[in-house]
Amino acid sequence: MSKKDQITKERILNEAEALFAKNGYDAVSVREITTAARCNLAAVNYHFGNKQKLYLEVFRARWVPRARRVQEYFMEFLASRDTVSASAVAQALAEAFLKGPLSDDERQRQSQLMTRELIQPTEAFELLAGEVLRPFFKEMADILRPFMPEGLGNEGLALNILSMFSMVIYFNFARVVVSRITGRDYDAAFKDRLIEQIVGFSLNGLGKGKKKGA
Amino acid sequence: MSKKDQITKERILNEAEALFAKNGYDAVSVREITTAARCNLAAVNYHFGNKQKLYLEVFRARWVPRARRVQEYFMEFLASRDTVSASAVAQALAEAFLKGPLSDDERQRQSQLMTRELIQPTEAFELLAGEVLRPFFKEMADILRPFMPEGLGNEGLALNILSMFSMVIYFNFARVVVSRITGRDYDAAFKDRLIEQIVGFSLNGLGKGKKKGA
DNA sequence: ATTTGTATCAAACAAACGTTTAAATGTCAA
DNA sequence: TTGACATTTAAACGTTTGTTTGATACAAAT
Repeated sequence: MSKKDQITKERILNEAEALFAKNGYDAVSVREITTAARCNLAAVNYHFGNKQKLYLEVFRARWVPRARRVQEYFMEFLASRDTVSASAVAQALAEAFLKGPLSDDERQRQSQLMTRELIQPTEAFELLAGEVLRPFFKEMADILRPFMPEGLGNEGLALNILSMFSMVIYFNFARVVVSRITGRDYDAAFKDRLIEQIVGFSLNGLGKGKKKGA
Repeated sequence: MSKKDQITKERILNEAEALFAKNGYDAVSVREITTAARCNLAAVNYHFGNKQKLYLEVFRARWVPRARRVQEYFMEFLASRDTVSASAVAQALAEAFLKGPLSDDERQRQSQLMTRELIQPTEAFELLAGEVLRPFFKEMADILRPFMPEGLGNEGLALNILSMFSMVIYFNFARVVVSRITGRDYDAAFKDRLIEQIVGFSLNGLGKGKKKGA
């Protein structure tokens, strides 16, 4: 395995990720990927075994590490605050997912790849759920727990997190609709507006103002 | 065009809808559809022209009418209430989309087909947006407007509706994750719990308690 | 009974698909 | 420079794809 190999392998991974995100697994041909990556058709099978394994490797080598970066950004954003609150958690979540460490293209690809797996889970979903989703939800639950009303069980907490999550995901993958309905371009200013919306909408939804606990 | 024809045509539409929803456009072959519909391979091209036009016809003849039924259910649910409020609107929305007039299979197919178009809009999206999304959003905006704070512009109102919409959509198409995170089966009791969650989460998010208007 | 138009059918089409092969080229240590 | 291994290449493999064809079956009307 020389340097040249890694370069080709990485080019394939990059182009495959972009194409799978944009068009979905079945709409993308191996020829399309290798042409975009400027390498021979057989390279996919040589480096990854077959198309399915390449798809899985896109998640292992690209999607999961990026999701980890978002999660780290979320944690650091929270840590940078002097006091943690339910509102700060919502703010951190929205900032991490709508702005955060990823470029705009990366964010869009990330959302598209995940949403495709949510609609129609494949082998990659197990990876996605085990390595990212479950740990992140556990982390969020641990952080939010002290700020929730005493009567709220684990299920209620989980549903609150899912509610916030739904907005964050939706505003990312349904950009076309969001832009169309609001009549605004999906630019930096609009993203700030969306973050404001998510935080504001989540704030009271999370039970703030009703909370009986500390 | 005889009766037998319509029956075959409808069988194709039914099977095509189920398969497109479950596996996506590119993962479904014409042979798969015609086999499931127990008719000849050439039937698709005879009745619909080609595969793409069949896909579009699924939206025209199946998806849009069902969406209209959901919308009607939403309106009737609201009308049955003696007093309309922001909370009643959230309740009606959640009821219409999570229970409502559709069977569970229909609801799942509806969500999957729409979400696929949200990720990756095709020709069908224009139909979906023009015939259903836009009118429904306008209707919701008109109903909700009086209950919103005076300072809230049209954009803020649109974002509030989108926020509610995101939960309703997400809880429908990401059933696998929702079930996995909460550890509950997606049965009738759980749907009631989800409706409760959406209504509760939306309630204050909509500005109730903060509203300055009537 | 014959005509007319519609619907179904088996068969075939070229094109594109994922994957495999074996030869050619490149890389680097001995 | 030689040898061993890693990578790239063009070509071909057998399937499957969407679509078309022309013959056949069926229905209702003349």
